Amino acid sequence: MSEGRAIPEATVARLAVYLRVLGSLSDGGLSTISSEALANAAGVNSAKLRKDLSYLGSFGTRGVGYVVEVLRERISTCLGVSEHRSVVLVGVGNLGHALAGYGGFRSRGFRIAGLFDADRRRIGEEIAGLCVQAMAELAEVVTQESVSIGVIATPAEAAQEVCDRLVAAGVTSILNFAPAVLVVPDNVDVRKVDLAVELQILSFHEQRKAAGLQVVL
Amino acid sequence: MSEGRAIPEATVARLAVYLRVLGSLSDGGLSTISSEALANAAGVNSAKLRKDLSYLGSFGTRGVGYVVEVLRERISTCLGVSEHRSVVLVGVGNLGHALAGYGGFRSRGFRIAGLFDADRRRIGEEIAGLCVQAMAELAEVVTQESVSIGVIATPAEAAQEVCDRLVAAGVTSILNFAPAVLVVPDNVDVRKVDLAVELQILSFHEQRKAAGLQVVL
DNA sequence: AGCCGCTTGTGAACGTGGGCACAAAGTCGC
DNA sequence: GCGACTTTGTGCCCACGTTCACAAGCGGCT
Repeated sequence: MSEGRAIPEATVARLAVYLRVLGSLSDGGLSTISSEALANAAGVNSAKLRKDLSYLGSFGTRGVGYVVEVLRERISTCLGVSEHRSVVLVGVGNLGHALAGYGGFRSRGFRIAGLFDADRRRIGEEIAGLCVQAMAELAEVVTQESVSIGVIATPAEAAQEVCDRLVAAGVTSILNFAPAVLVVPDNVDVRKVDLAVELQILSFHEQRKAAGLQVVL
Repeated sequence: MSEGRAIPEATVARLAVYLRVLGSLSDGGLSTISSEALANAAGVNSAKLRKDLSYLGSFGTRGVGYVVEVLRERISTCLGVSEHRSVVLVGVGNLGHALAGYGGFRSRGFRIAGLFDADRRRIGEEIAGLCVQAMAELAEVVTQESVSIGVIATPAEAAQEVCDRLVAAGVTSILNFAPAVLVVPDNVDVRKVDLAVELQILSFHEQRKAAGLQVVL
């Protein structure tokens, strides 16, 4: 399978994980790694890992493994984070604050190009070296800094409106932390992270475990 | 399909979303809803929604739809959040702070039973009405308050150790925000949320969109 | 009471993703 | 230079999840 092949969504998510794991490994000075070793470190099956990598072309060496640096570069390029990508963050409440200060974005290929909030009292506040700006400035920043990704960390009520403004400004990918369903044009991608949903899924499994025990007792 | 049937993971995730949507709808005074309407509000296909609900039994009325209150109760029970479930949160840094203050947990069926941090300087700090406690107290709180879910919001380096302590204390489900792969016994469930991975997935799609345009130009 | 229209519940087809197992291909030692 | 060993790349199969399409069932209207 060569470059042009469609890459499954599930594979993309794992590629990002491999990249992260490779980051810690290459700090350890390891120059080459086998699919087995990397798969263990990433918590997946080694066959799955090889199949995932095969979507990027075949550049491993049989009998040896993959050259860590080559692998990192290949995955970075594929994910489009070989150079820093700019994002804007809207909503600097509780969660937005934390996201703005999260070092992992920078180290994993992203640069926060602007912070925005609808609350006038928050404008001008400095967080992690950036000033919170008014929503009116959004479009300009997006254009100027060629931002393609927007992060929404507002309350649910505001999410759709913020989303519309991001899209209007030219953003084509959105990461939504607000517990709301967003409606967007076809060419815009949305990923949602709902913290309570994650907990509820765990809660479901707890429920099942408990039910299983009932039978035993 | 009656109660006892195994429910697919994907369905569970959506049930949580349906529950959230129903929350806003029932505030609107609507007493009954069709699969079509709910599916639209939740952003899914109506056939999928009906199949999802069918795992919980069949309690819709043909020609009418589902009674909102019955639906909410059914889903709540299935997810194990019909009464509040206790969680502990470890790591009150940037992100942990935000999580501790997030109102969505309480309103969606969870109660934070304790905040913990390894940093001695943080102990005693009050966040959202709770005092940050030392890790030494973890086991006692987990037992006393019958906590089954632990949330890890520590740096990656500390995650595995914290995880081990949670498991040792009796926690059987873990929500991990640290960018690290956790190793746990078989009976423990782990869900991970990696913010940078989410962005990288979006970045990948941006990359593809850009590549597509190249061809056109 | 009977018919009509609406909505549920589900069987069956389809597509995607995961896992196994093995052939191909390379390295290392002698 | 050759053989044994290691590891990749992938064809095949299976299971899971999604979608379609429709029969069955219920309420309301006449």
